Amino acid sequence: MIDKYPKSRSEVIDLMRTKGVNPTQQRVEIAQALFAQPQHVSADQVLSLVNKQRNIVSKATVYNTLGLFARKGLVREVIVDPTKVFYDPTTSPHHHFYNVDTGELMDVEHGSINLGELPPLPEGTQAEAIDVVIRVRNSPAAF
Amino acid sequence: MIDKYPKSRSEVIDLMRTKGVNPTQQRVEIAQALFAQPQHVSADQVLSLVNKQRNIVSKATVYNTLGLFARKGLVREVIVDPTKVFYDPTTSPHHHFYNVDTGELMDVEHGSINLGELPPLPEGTQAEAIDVVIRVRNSPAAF
DNA sequence: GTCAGTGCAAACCCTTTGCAGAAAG
DNA sequence: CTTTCTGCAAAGGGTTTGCACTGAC
Repeated sequence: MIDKYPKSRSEVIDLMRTKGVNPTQQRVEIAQALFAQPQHVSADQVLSLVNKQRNIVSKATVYNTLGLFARKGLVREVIVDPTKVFYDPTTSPHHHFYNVDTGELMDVEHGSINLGELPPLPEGTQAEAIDVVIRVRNSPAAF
Repeated sequence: MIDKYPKSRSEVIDLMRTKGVNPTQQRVEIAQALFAQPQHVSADQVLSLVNKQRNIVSKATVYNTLGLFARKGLVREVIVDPTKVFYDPTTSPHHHFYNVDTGELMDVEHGSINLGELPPLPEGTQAEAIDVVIRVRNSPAAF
């Protein structure tokens, strides 16, 4: 585990600057919510998190900002459920368990899956990311 | 490559029976379109494929049928793009390239990725599937 | 006659967009 | 001032649903 959680306000702002994201007030609020702990949250959850106390950020801004963060590499988009996108503040290489019964998403340490070397990529392309998702479901209750 | 393409009408019907899917007229049409070749098609593409000549199946039936096929293990759902689900007639273990520029999805032979042993699953769960997606993008034109 | 399957249209829900107003420097 | 960012509401687009009709046995 390389990344530290939670990150202080100034650490979040530093990180944003590093990634070339202008740290406006709303963006910092959203980033702080994301980097409060390792987690996997949907845009809607981010919206509630940020506006828990009082309305600080609008829905449009949350969506726009999360898209921006993802493009800039500040967070990772995890696509495992066709109905919504998860955002993952941990950007170091790792994989995921996805519980199809509960909708829960969990980290898998990078080292615990051995991916050997990649197969030859299609002509004229370069690898951008490798997503490994282990779909699990709750075992029937034992007895 | 274990699976054979294309599959004849009777092969498709046999396959459906094997998987416990009642082979009605519309379902057979949809299955034949899917099993015509190894491919990755969205629900909307299936709709056009099936109704190419004349309207045979409604949109609702296509969606319902693809969902049924996926639940019964006749096809595999591939979730790589938050805006749509791809359906893959090849159910033997294999992985995917996803070209984020073109939206193109390609098979990767199972053997060309070495997945070693799985990490310990979360308590009370069992593995259902492992999805490996290699996201690629077009290389900048060389010169 | 019964029950599964189908079709149509409307409803849904997450996400994106257009545009006017606000904020930053 | 000029540029960037934000908020609101409406639009968008893939998918699901409700319900009446059809068809197979």
